[in-house]
Amino acid sequence: MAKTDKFESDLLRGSLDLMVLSVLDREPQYGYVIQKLIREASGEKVKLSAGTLYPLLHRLEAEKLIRCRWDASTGRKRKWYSLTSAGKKRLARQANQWNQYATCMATLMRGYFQTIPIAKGS
Amino acid sequence: MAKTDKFESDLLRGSLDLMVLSVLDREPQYGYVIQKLIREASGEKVKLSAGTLYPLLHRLEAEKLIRCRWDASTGRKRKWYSLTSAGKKRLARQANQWNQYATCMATLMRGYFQTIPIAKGS
DNA sequence: CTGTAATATATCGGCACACGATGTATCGGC
DNA sequence: GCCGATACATCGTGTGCCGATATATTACAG
Repeated sequence: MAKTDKFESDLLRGSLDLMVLSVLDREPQYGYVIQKLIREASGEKVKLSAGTLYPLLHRLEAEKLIRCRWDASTGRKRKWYSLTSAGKKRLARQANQWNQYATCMATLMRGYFQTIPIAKGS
Repeated sequence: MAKTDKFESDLLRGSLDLMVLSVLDREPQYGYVIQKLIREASGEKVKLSAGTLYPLLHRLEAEKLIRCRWDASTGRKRKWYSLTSAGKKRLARQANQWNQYATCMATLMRGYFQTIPIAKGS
């Protein structure tokens, strides 16, 4: 019933990093807002839980792709993350790879699809 | 250089099913050829190992999305898989979902990308 | 006719990661 | 004072891709 199906978790694996890095490429953000931005930008289809988001941020930080700083000057104590230069390089690489993958998938499906109505309801 | 980077495994999670189902939508095939078809169609970028492929086929079979039959009439004993009607439905649904996801990712990245050269080398 | 590579299927353990559950604390509004 | 939203965190579970390993069979070269 027009239920905006959530994507299966496995579909997200390997591309959540990219989403987060993309968001941070704009401007520094903190966790809770990153979560909200991705949720809204995806039309409520990508709802990463706190149990996904924070470990992910910690991972990216451990890899020196992002760095963080506690700051309360916006009214409340929040942990602000920003891209490092290594993070920007990674973002470029990941984005590139994702585009290739998407193309690849499209090719693979175009090659074999005959009867399946693509991008149509249900 | 010009090294056709293999995709990271996590990128494949959740979409390998779809690839296999797409292949089988054309005509019944057996494992070894499915593997080869996907490898070639992806430009050597998706190389699913036997340790990935066969469990995957078994999973799809357990879910009654595909069915198999041993047959040696093509010269050698091979396990031929074909889509069930449930499999066709699933294929349609998965394909649809993947397209949505790809669109979603594109949107997410378009929204935030400013300086990153998309789909350009390294 | 023997050795070796390609074909063909299978299983197992390891590992990474998304997720739900749970916990804690702060803040604004009623 | 209470409650919901904000904000961050960790833990255990489950799933699925992968490398390693195993076992036949077929094809072909020496």
